[in-house]
Amino acid sequence: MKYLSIGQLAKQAEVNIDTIRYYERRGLLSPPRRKESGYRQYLDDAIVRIRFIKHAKELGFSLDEIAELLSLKLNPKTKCGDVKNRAQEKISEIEGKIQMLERMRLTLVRLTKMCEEGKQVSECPILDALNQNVGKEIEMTLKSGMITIRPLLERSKR
Amino acid sequence: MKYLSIGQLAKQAEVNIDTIRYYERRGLLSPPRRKESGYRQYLDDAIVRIRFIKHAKELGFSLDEIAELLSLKLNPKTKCGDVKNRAQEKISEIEGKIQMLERMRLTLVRLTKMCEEGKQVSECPILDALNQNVGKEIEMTLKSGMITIRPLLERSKR
DNA sequence: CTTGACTCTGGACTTTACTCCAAGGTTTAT
DNA sequence: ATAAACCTTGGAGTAAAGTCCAGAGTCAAG
Repeated sequence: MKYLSIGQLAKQAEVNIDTIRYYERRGLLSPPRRKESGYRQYLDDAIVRIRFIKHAKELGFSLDEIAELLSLKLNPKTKCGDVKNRAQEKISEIEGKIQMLERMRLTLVRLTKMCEEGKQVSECPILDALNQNVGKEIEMTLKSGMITIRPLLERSKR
Repeated sequence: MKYLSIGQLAKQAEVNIDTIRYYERRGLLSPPRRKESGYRQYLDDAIVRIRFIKHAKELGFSLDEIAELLSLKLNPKTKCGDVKNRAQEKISEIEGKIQMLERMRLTLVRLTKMCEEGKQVSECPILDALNQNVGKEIEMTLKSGMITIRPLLERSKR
């Protein structure tokens, strides 16, 4: 069977069926073709798209921001310079997030280290982690060799 | 002047004044001392704490998760092993987020490269960025050296 | 000592992102 | 061929995270 019903898509993408219709209304998913009966028929690239949305949300992007991300594609109709600028902006934003997460990670690693050494610290060390004024003038130079340790991603429950 | 009023704190931490009271109710900020009149008096470490909350939210953590992060501190009352385990969990979660962001970054960088080379691609390249199958139909759990494969639970529990 | 800015509380309202429901039509398995 | 399990729409309801408001008290400048 070539097409997915909305229920099958929901199951495969691990979202509620209503979420799919909601994303369609919000413009995050383009309206799929329909059978004569009105039933939606999806190609399986819709799975990829919905998963992308899910993950981007876990990374702190709003649905509007995700729509912007999804609109970043090159095609004969879009002007390249425009796309490039918007992509550049997103890249900076993402790099900012990576930096903050790296700081959090580092402080937590230090925390566990101190734990092992039997030290007792009464303040909360993670507090210093994110306390640079982001959105400031400092341009971030990322170090090469970023750490990729975990093969499995964790599902964060809400 | 040694203490900050709630208004001054709100200004310095760049949040709405009501947000501060809301965080206090939610337990993310401890109730500050008060003047005889009832006015809140903050020390300036509250600025740091509120900024941390703000940034953690931008990284996709819920207020409950942020409360957990803030509770990760060593002090004479907490058991070290417990703290360490919770910290380890958070570290994994953070590393997962970093990985996803790195993928997004990479695809966007590739996009701008293609742009520069004058190539035109009609699909949306960012879609592939986050499409590793995180816990699809089968979730693999590595537990104490043993690999367990079990089907995920049905979601439609109307 | 008055005036305007600030703060207090409790509760109501808003926004975002779903999630559920009703009432009906369609598909599919037995 | 009939029931179970789908799907349709529009609209209502929910949870999280604020944000606003009213009515009253407090503070600080002139």
